[in-house]
Amino acid sequence: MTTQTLADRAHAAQASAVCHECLVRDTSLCSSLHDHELVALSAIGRRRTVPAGQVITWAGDVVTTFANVVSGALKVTASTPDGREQIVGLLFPGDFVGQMFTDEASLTVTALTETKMCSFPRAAFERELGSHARMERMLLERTMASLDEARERMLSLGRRNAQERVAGFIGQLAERAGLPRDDGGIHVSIPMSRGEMADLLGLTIETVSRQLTGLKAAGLITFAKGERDCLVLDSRGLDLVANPA
Amino acid sequence: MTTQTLADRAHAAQASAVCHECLVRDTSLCSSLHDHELVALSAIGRRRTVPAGQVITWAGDVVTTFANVVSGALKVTASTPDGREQIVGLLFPGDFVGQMFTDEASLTVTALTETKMCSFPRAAFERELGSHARMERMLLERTMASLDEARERMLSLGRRNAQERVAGFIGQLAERAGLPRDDGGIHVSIPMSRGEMADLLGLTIETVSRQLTGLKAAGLITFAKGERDCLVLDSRGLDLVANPA
DNA sequence: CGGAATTTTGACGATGCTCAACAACGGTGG
DNA sequence: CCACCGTTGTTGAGCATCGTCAAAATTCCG
Repeated sequence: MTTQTLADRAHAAQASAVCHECLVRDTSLCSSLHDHELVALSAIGRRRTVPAGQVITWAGDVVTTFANVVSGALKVTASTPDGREQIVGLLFPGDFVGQMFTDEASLTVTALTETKMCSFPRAAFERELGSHARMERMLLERTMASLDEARERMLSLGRRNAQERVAGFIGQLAERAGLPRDDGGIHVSIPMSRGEMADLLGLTIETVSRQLTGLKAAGLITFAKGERDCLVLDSRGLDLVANPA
Repeated sequence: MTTQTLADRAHAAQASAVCHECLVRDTSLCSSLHDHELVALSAIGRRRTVPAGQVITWAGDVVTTFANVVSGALKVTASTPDGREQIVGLLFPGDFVGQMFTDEASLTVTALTETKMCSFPRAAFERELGSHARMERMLLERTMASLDEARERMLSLGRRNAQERVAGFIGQLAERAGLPRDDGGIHVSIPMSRGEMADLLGLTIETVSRQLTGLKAAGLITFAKGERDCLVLDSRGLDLVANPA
């Protein structure tokens, strides 16, 4: 044991106070730890706020940190040598950020909206993970969930047409958004541009736009004008478009 | 400790003997265990041989077992409600089979070739995993590798054309196959039908066939006639087709 | 209000899918 | 050993979907 300076103690106390009121205390990897275990982890974690559009990690960078998303949303993108881009994952509050067993990142991570995250130096995090089996188990669980999600998306990219992809995407956002409003509509906030939707769905901006107006013409959705958000009028109908029997 | 019957002891001895000469003793999850730790795992594992084409697990089944691939190859497929199919993963010797934190499987696993595997009852395997941190760490590593692989494939499905997908696939197989032969060609065995290649690449049988004959016409590959295998003549050129600058 | 950025809409064309015929292969049985 | 037949793979013609290019419309933001 090394001696702990007053500054260290103060830092730890402050950090664990931050953790205690953290928005993702019960959903991130941290939820696998008891309050008293959290002290060590919080001592190595540092809160960061990143503005929309900013890159967190570039493909090709040496992996030096991992993180948990606290609020906001990130995109994970892969690209071809000649610059075509595909979004291969979205990260929301509670999700883990980083390629753990890779020295050089193969993916780029970018903030879609302003995002708060809790980031950890690589070596220190790996040490903590090694000494908290429940946390490691939870990371395994989350990684397998990401894998299932990636596979579901591979099915869409390989076998669904533009209409099904767009309808399915809006439908997923609607599920995440929760319960219907008074008038039966579900208000869905779309945390990305048309270009990013296109990169996610493996389409072009124009095709996404056309499909959205198609869904609107079919009476399944509308747009709160002047905003990026949309209102799902008929979520059952939307699901039928996304998943034809 | 419960008393161990003679039969139990005999089984364990036999099983660990099987493990000792196992083809994937040094590449599967088992490689994280010392010989003496392997006894408990081998006691719950059972060798199975599955003929080509046979389904291991159906989507919708309750998950009751996991497994390691010992030899052969498996495909993992997802499908739409109306029956379109996409291969979302391939499993080779040493790979782990199963959706660990899911009660009901969302994916179907099928043998591409005759396949030997070592399968474990769910509960028993989870118990063993929990008591061997190195094995759990290794499973995490493999799962993250699968995730990276899935993401690479999402890039192809979303953003690469038919020619690039087929050339890339043959190129990958060639890498896996190893070093060039005397005449400079690399003999590549393709462990699947055209239909399965199509399901993997998100194309149709006809498009795959056309692209292959295109690569042959370009002098990049040839076919040992009467066989499914192919000979890569110009792996550099193949890579150039798959990854245009 | 004005200019840049984003989104929508339109016209056109290319890529890859559908449908169909044909060829090659493999196993079976005479 | 070869004829037969089912399966798998190849090739061709036509077409639908989605991408490309271009312009108009809308939104954003100073």
